[in-house]
Amino acid sequence: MSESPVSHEPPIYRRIADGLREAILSGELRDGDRLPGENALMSQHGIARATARQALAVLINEGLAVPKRGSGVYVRRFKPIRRHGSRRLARDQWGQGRAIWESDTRGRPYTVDAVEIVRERAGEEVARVLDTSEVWVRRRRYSVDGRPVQYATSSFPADLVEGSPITRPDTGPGGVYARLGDLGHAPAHFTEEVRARMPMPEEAAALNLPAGTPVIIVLRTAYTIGGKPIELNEMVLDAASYVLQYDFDA
Amino acid sequence: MSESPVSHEPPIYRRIADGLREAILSGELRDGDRLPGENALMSQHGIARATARQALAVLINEGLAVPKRGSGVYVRRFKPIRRHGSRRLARDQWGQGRAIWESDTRGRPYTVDAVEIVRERAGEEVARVLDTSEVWVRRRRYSVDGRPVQYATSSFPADLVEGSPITRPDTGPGGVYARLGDLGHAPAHFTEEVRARMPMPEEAAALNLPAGTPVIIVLRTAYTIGGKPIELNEMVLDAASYVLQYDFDA
DNA sequence: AAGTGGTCTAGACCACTCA
DNA sequence: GAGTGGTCTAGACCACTTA
Repeated sequence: MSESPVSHEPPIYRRIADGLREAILSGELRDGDRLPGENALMSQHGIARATARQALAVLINEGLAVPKRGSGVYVRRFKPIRRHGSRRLARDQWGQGRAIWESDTRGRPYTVDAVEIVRERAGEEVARVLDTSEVWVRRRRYSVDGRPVQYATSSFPADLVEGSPITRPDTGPGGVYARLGDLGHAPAHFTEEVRARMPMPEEAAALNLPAGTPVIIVLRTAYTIGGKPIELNEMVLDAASYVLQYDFDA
Repeated sequence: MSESPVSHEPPIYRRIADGLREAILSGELRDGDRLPGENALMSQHGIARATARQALAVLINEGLAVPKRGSGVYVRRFKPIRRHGSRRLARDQWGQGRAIWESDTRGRPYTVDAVEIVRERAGEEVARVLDTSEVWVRRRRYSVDGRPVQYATSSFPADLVEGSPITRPDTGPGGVYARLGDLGHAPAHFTEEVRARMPMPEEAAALNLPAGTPVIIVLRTAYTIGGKPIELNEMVLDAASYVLQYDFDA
């Protein structure tokens, strides 16, 4: 008697992955707990090594689990930082609103890791948006508790900021936006474009991302009151470390 | 003579994946082009099947390639929809700003796929935010050109909207926000919380997502002028189909 | 030293696509 | 019908972690 071929049962590795995911989402396995390893899955289910690996790979690529060399596969945690886009609108008037996701980083400050400030030829997109061919570029990486969570690249029209503190590591009180103000080009308006995708290998390396972790790309453009774009800031965020918040009125 | 063991060369599958990625990013392989298949990689590099598969899996999990059963592995494309968070601030005064990412969906309208409107007990988070235990829930899925790109779940305090058109499929002109206004609870303020992660299997199925595609989760809360939360809308977006745009003033 | 995940080989059968 | 990707077995050696 052969099995009914009618209903397409999912493959073994899927069923195993589904079971483990269930255990994680139900809380039966909790943050940091160890999942059954390759050897355990092999003997429990009578499957080959590659099949057990495939099951674990599903959870790893979903970002639910993290493999640790020579040790095991563990349940991953989500404790995001809250990043406020347009904060001022929110706080005073709408302070009673309750956030959906807990955030973990109150008080714990950013550390700026690596700073590079150079004058460069603008890339194609940067040149188009800032309407210039030469830019000053400020690159830096941010960490929280020693773990890198974001890196950012700001570009400024070179002729506009030449000789100003913006071309030097220490920009003084108020940062680059205050200095742009000194130069008569105070930012008055911002737009942020947000997307998400899987990281390129260099991004994964720079942010120490395990598999199954997307990056959020935020492209922020600053405009003067006259509508002139004066800064383009590309931020690459570890998606597992961030919740972005935007507030606005109807 | 054994090889120098000093520098950790990346494994074979990584080197192959790196080569293919390079070809994709450089434009040598373009949108929709076919990548060398498993058999081609095996013979070209003298490797086993599993190793060739592993190389292709890297690109697939990075969202750069999509496998097609019985056909091949193809370069993937990125043609996002632009979703405006706080549009009104932007258009009139800052219309001259140029967007970074092209968007593809001008004019092509959303299709609403599946609609479900039910009264339910509120989940834990929803109950906390809306401060109620019973809610009316509106679920729907949006498609563009027949491809699903988003689904959304809106919750309203049940006692507040009971008997109104919000509990029925056709909400009339202006939609649910206009009806909330009729009820004396016009939304005056919004906050959106944005995060990204890999999809759960049901999400991947509902949005028809290939591997390597994150979802963007947008949690939008609407408040009355009095600061009372009156709607909680959870949107799940195909990250490969969207760019979110937010505008705000300094 | 024992156990873990990371890489790799050499096979096999299947369902699917495409000409 | 030939070729493709999807699943699976049964081995192997390695680097790494943990005790």
